[in-house]
Amino acid sequence: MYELAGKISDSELEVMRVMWEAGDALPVTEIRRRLQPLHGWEGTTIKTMITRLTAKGALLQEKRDVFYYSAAISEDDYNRCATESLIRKLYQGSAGKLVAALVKD
Amino acid sequence: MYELAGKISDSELEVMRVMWEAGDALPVTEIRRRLQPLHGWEGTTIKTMITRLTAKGALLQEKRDVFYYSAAISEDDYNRCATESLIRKLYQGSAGKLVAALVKD
DNA sequence: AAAATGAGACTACTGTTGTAGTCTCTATGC
DNA sequence: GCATAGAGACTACAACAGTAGTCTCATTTT
Repeated sequence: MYELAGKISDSELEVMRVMWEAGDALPVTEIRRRLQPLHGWEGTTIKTMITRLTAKGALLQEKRDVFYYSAAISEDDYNRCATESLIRKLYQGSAGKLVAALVKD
Repeated sequence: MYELAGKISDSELEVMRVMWEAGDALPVTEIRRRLQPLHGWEGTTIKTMITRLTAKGALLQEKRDVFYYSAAISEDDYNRCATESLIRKLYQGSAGKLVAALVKD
């Protein structure tokens, strides 16, 4: 399991998505380059989210020539936790109920 | 489907839960009575959440002797939407992937 | 009728999220 | 060596969320 200081917000999740796809540590410049076409965010906005994610323990910062960042939690772990949290909140903790609700489509 | 102005927050959801359980219009007093043992919130806090939920269109206000409130959206609809939103965000919109992830437990 | 109680409207304040600007320092092109 | 650009830190600010207090009016109780 993972332990985060606070939740990952929707926009922050977009950053995580890039990191997970990369699978590897990236410098801010590279994160920007990958994220900007997708959302049109300013570089500083992206930097803010990186900083917040690092503070929350979702990204690891590593000093090389410049700072490199990498995901501190795996996509699967994150998805698992988020899904369990939804199941707890909406389906009384029963995955079966979730599936039953899905089937009713 | 339902159309809300903004999302229902976690605490607001607790109020909705009470409303769904009631299945019926309730006055603020009664909502308080049912909610306070569960969370220890002040009456004014609960009133604030009722006001916000009404503003968002999640509750309907109805003037009788005092105001009565009832859920404007059904629990099932809400759950469906929240679940779909999670599937979109985490599983590329594929319910199958969600189920696959659940099975891996 | 005066006092207390409860409903409802407003107001308040802190933290988080979304979004982005500025300042500073260092490396780099000429 | 000086100008410029990019990296990183710090700052900003509105909207929303979490939590709750005050003020006012009507009703109930004695």
